[in-house]
Amino acid sequence: MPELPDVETYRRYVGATALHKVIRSTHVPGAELLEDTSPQALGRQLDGHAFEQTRRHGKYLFLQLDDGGFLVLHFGMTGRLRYFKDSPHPEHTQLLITFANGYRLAYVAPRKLGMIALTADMDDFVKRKELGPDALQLGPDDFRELLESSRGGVKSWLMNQHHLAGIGNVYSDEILFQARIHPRRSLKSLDSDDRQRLYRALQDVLKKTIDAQADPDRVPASFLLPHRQEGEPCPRCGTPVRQEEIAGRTAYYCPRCQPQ
DNA sequence: AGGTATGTTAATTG
DNA sequence: GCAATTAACATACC
Repeated sequence: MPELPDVETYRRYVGATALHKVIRSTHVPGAELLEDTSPQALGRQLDGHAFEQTRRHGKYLFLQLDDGGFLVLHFGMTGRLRYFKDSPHPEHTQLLITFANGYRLAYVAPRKLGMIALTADMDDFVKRKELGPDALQLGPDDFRELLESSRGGVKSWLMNQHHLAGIGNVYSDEILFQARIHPRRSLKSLDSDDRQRLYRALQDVLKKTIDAQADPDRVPASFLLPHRQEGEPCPRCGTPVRQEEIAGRTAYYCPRCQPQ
């Protein structure tokens, strides 16, 4: 479920496994996912080098090489990473990096909705993609300013990567649940109390789901995440959870805790 | 068999 | 220009 907490979990995973190891070879079965690059260019940029640092902006992961350039990964809806040795590489591997120590890092994406790119400059990449500020880096004043500069529905605003980067369908539901705001509410209907709760919930949900390694089974018991199913009892009040299409996506919310 | 899925983007309409 | 809606992308799963 690659939204910000998932990608942050991948970032930490790479940090704990694949840094400072010389890359022996690069194999690209999923060349369709390459953006403005080629398997040859990827090999030239990676082979013989090592990843030295990991960074993230919204749902994008940046692996910085020892010459300063970045491998950029986006995970679409089903992308993930796996660091392993020996066993055959996972099905649907789109990029396979083999290190000199014999381990491999696979970027796996069953539905090829992700993206693989190279960039010399992370800030420049973020600007080109017109991404808003990373949701976790956002201070309360910036948040208020951002909110005031747009209109429309609160859920689609949260999911719009141009406003703030990192939140998708699942976590927008969780944030709205924790803030006790109905997902159909408009931005302009939010009073200052609502906005403050929204900001707090945003920070709180992201931090806690990162702590849980984005695993629904490890998230606090008060979270909606493991109960995203029509009719499941709300973890706060027991009212059956409602499922509706909102902003083009399947939304889940508690009609009692999140009054319209 | 058909509907659904965590994301992004382009096209269209208001 | 902004916001909302829809389709498209490619594939697995129920």
